[in-house]
Amino acid sequence: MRTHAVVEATQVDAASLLRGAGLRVTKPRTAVIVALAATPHASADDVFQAIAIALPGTSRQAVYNVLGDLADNGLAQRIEPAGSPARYELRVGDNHHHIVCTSCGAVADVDCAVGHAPCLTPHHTAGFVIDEAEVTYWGTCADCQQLARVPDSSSHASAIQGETP
Amino acid sequence: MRTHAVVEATQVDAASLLRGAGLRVTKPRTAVIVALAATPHASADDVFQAIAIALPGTSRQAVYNVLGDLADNGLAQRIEPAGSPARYELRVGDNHHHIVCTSCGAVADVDCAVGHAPCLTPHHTAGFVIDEAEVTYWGTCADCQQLARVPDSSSHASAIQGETP
DNA sequence: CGCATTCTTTTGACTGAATCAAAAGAAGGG
DNA sequence: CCCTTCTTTTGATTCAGTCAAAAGAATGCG
Repeated sequence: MRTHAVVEATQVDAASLLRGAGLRVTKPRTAVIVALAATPHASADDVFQAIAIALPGTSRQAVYNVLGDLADNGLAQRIEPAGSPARYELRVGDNHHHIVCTSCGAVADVDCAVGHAPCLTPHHTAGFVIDEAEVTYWGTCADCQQLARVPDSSSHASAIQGETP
Repeated sequence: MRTHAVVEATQVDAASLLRGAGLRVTKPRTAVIVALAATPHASADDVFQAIAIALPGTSRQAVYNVLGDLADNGLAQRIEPAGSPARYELRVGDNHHHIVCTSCGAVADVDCAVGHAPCLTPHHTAGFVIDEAEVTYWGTCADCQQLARVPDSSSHASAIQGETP
């Protein structure tokens, strides 16, 4: 579903992304970035699985470290939908939100429909100073709608990336 | 900050709330409802602590069971801000959202500023059917703003309920 | 190019939050 | 008042993630 070229390009700029953030370029970091580019909204475990192929022997802890470093340095964004382990994506710095499937947990991006929308600036804030508004939509993904219509088609695994248009 | 009468009243309707939902009226359930009425946005552990006083000997598991039952039957709402254990509130059925303090984790309610706002209906939904939009605001609560100005005032414990106006 | 310093990774123990399951105990209908 | 069914207790177990020490790599510098 994704051209070969895109994946290779990602491989190349992993290094410059890391250098740009003042982080050392290491194999686990490069591999994590490549994995996230190929599979947006992957969990730490998804990344670990993906990397086990490209870079066998990488520890689970390294994956947690790398994902944490990427998030801390603005190279990745962490999202934590209720009931799901944390997920990560390289798309950062733009104002976008997420739809989560309540039945399989699949996540897709949604561009903010109305920019800096009025409803995202609440009226009385109980004394809080607001930094950002996070919107999570809950619904049913295309695959699960399908399954609901035609029950009993068996399990429906890795629904993590498919949803991204 | 809350009148005695309110707490007693809550005690009374715990039973009818439960019966209305077809649930048996038990001491742990009543106690959990009373605790949630007194402390909105409490975590399971907060509730457990609170109940340890009113109803010693109640198990932690019972608290999880009750909170789960309340949520499943629409008597309570579960919210799960990133980085925090699940929190529960009795305020259900209205369209309101939450502000979470990024430094102490305090949670406060926010009424949806624009009702069923336009920005809560995204344009292209990647094939999802949307059920609901959940908005979480992130910011700094009044207490933590204070602490930031006057550093070194020591720790700042139970900030769970204080924020509710 | 090679070395020293500093940052990363590995390994393995450990925590917090929550769930599962079996047995004992209480609520409510008759 | 008893019986059935639902709840609670107890204790083990899982999942996701963190902590810490020791071993190993990446960069800067000579």
